[in-house]
Amino acid sequence: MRYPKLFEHITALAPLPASEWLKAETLAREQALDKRALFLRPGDAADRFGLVLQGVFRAVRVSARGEESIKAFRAEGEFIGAYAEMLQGQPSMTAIEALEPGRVLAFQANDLQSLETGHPCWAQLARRVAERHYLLKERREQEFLDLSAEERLERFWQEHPHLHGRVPQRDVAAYLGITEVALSRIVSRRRKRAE
Amino acid sequence: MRYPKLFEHITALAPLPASEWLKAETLAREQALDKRALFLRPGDAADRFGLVLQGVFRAVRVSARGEESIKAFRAEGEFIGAYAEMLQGQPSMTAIEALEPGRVLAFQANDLQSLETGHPCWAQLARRVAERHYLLKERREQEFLDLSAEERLERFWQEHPHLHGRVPQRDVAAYLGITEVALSRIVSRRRKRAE
DNA sequence: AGGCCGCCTTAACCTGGGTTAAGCCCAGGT
DNA sequence: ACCTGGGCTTAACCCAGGTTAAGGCGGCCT
Repeated sequence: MRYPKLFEHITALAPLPASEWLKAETLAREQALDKRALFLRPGDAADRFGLVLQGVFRAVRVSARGEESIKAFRAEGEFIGAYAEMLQGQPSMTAIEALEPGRVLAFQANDLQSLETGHPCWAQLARRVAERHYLLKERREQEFLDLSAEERLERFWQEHPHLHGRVPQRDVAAYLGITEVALSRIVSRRRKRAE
Repeated sequence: MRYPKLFEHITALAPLPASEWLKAETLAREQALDKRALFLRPGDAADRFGLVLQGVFRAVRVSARGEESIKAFRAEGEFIGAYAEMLQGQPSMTAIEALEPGRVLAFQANDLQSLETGHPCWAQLARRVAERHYLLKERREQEFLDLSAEERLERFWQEHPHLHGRVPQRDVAAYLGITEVALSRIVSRRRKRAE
């Protein structure tokens, strides 16, 4: 087994025989990415995804008017890919970009088809992955409905302490749905209040 | 088969043998709800869900400070239930309320366990349901990130034309994440511009 | 009919975040 | 050591939306 740590991450989601994981490893390909390099670019077919071995990535949606907003940050052990577009068989409208030099274990979505027909554990995993993605988005929805930008910021750091120092402030702003100017204001407001 | 129309709705999500659907029907119980009646109330165990036969429902989250925000509207053929809490085995933090007199086909989540072990189509359906819920929330996230309240309103009516005249304006506001006062302003602004 | 209630509107005022633009700080490159 | 550029901060001004409060308009009940 070449990636025991990832195997642990995965089995925490759904039980998976080691033998099946070994099969998956043979389908995967390790990929190194420089800082700022794109794992996926908008327009690409959304037929591949990766598991982060090393580094932090951001999923960016570039809107029609050219503004970018950030859908998620992903670090070690997490999935990267244009999940929504993959489910719908559409080309990616999302860029996945490395914020630091990183390494990814990359899969071709089609290759997993064969695993899935071979053993039911993969369907189970796919379900868990969908459910987990849902829960994350649900939480985010609630934050937008009930919280101010300042409260969202506070909660962001509570929930993503491991990102501290690894993501630029402007990206945090784009994740919260505000501008970097507004975020800077909020931060200095909090600094003053803390004295 | 007592509910052929629901069967169609469901098979559009994932193929399902009619024989399996018949088994499910025996587990279900029809329930009538008056206007304003709650299918689920906060604090209830989130172990039941329903399929809407008739009526429009709203899923309401009541925050700690007593403000209510609306997570979704659900009409004929759609699922109602505290899906997130069910996945996590938590009590419901959501109320599901009838906006009109309605009828629901209600299931006990545990009862489906037996169906699931009997035929793989149910696991497949569960996966599709999770994926669909995810896609809905993803779309909503994007709207909060990229659109103004006015644009969100416009898109709301594009995507939910069947709700026209069936949901009070204050609830639309709570769905969009603004107050009813702000929504009223937006509507009258648009009215003026349209002349 | 009269009165009440639920829902929507309007207005006045306040605040948080957007926009634009200038400046600062620091790391990297030459 | 100097420049450069990227990322952050600050300030001034504007506008969307929140808050509070006062009606308005049906529909429904007795």
